[in-house]
Amino acid sequence: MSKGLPKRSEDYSLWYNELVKRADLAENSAVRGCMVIKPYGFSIWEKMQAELDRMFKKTGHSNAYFPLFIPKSYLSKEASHVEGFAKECAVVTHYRLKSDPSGKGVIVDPEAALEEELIVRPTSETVIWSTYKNWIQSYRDLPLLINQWANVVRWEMRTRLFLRTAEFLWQEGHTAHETKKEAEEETVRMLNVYAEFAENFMALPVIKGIKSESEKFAGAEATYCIEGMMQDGKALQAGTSHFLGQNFARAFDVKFATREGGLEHVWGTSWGVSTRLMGALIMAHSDDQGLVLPPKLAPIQVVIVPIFKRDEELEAIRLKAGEIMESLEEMGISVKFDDRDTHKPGWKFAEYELKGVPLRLGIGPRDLENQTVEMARRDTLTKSVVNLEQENLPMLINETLADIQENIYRKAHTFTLEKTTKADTWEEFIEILENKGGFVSAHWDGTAETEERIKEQTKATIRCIPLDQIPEQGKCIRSGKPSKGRVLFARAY
RNA sequence: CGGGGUGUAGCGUAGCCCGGUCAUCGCGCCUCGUUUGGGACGAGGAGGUCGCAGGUUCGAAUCCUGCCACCCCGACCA
Repeated sequence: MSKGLPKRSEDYSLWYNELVKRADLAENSAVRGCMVIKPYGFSIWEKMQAELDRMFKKTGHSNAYFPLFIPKSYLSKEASHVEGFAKECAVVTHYRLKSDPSGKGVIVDPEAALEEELIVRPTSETVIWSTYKNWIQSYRDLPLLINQWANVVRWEMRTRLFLRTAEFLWQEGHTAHETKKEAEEETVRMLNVYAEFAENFMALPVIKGIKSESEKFAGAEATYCIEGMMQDGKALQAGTSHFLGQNFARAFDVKFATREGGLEHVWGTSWGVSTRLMGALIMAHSDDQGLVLPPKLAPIQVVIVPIFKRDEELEAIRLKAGEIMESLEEMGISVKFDDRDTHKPGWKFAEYELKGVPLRLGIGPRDLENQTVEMARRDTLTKSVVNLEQENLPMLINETLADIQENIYRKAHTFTLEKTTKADTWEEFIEILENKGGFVSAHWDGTAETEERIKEQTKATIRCIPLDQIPEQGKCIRSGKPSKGRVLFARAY
């Protein structure tokens, strides 16, 4: 195995794949299109889950769990929903195997065909709404605010670690409301939760916006999204929040008795983020040395590497490290002391850089003598010597972690701004996509035909109509027809 | 699902055209010694159904057929 990672600038895909594997995050499994998330990668996902879950609870949501299997008939109840998902569903047709009569192995027992096939959920709207029918009778049962952490399966043709796997982990919120206004507010509220999580925890600046008709969720009236910019100039949809109108309520006959004594369909929303966020996290910040994790999501925030020759030296360092660890843990900072004698310090330095540990402390005999530690930052790859008599180390570390969090956000933010370009002519538009990449802010006539044509010719799609779009008279980049504001185009994952 | 490519030890690979001491090399792993403030060095060693299943042949990693998996490019998508 070669020591260094492939260069990010040379082959972005190769760099990404190698980084994911070498940083111990995940690997391809033997099962088609599925991945194995390794303990270190999963611990990052768990931190994300914990923060998101806290935010969901704070906004009044409760967790529940619905079945993995969806009877085929459920899926066909909402017309545009079926159409959107039918092409990528795994289907359970039998319930039994038997030994192959011709020799070794097993075969599917042809006599065990299911009367009604079961779909492995690609998303849970249909099972959930068929359940909501029983849960909702009156306005007193509303709003119903439920979230589920689950796995879903979408039989993708082409897969990519974290970004597009046949099975992925996610969270899906499904809410029901009395009024259209309430449901719309919920949709925007959860979009804001996602944006806040992306920016404050993942240090990923995102653009909030609305999807065009052709990009919106199958079965939704409107799809809101957050879009992030990756370091190769491609956009990544990091989360979506859908206003479902009364579509699913109608399809599953979910009605409630109103305050006025009438009977009406409820208004719905659904929203989700997935393990794709891991991909976003990796691609947004990492460099040629490996992963760069925002301190708020790093499973190990500080690692202490002892530098020693003899056992007595290690013992002396262990005492000093113990003091430091204790004071850091009191502040809620997670620390690892790597006292393995099976690897040399230089090896460990490289290893923790690869894994994105935000701060590294080096302690050796020289430090014990001078009352110092060496502190190295992952984001800037800079080292400094801290004098323990002059500085309050735990405070300094706390501040530095906060500074790293801020710094990588700022870096990503500056990058996103640099990668956002206005285009006013078709030539300009193409030139930007070809040479610079990133978001292209341009006028669009609002039609699906033009959108499709642009996609065919440039591979760029409308990422979103930004929520903070400035009204501006202009001409569509492609058709020349009038437009009232710019939308964001990009090539995307 | 279409086009292209790959599959040889834990990882990365040579060999395949032209069948016969070809199972190569590097990293990793194990042992011993010297080392340890940025991925150490030397010596020795272990490890392989050559993706799977058939076929051709005296003989197959090598040729043929089928299957499977992975990668890249499309179409699809969070």
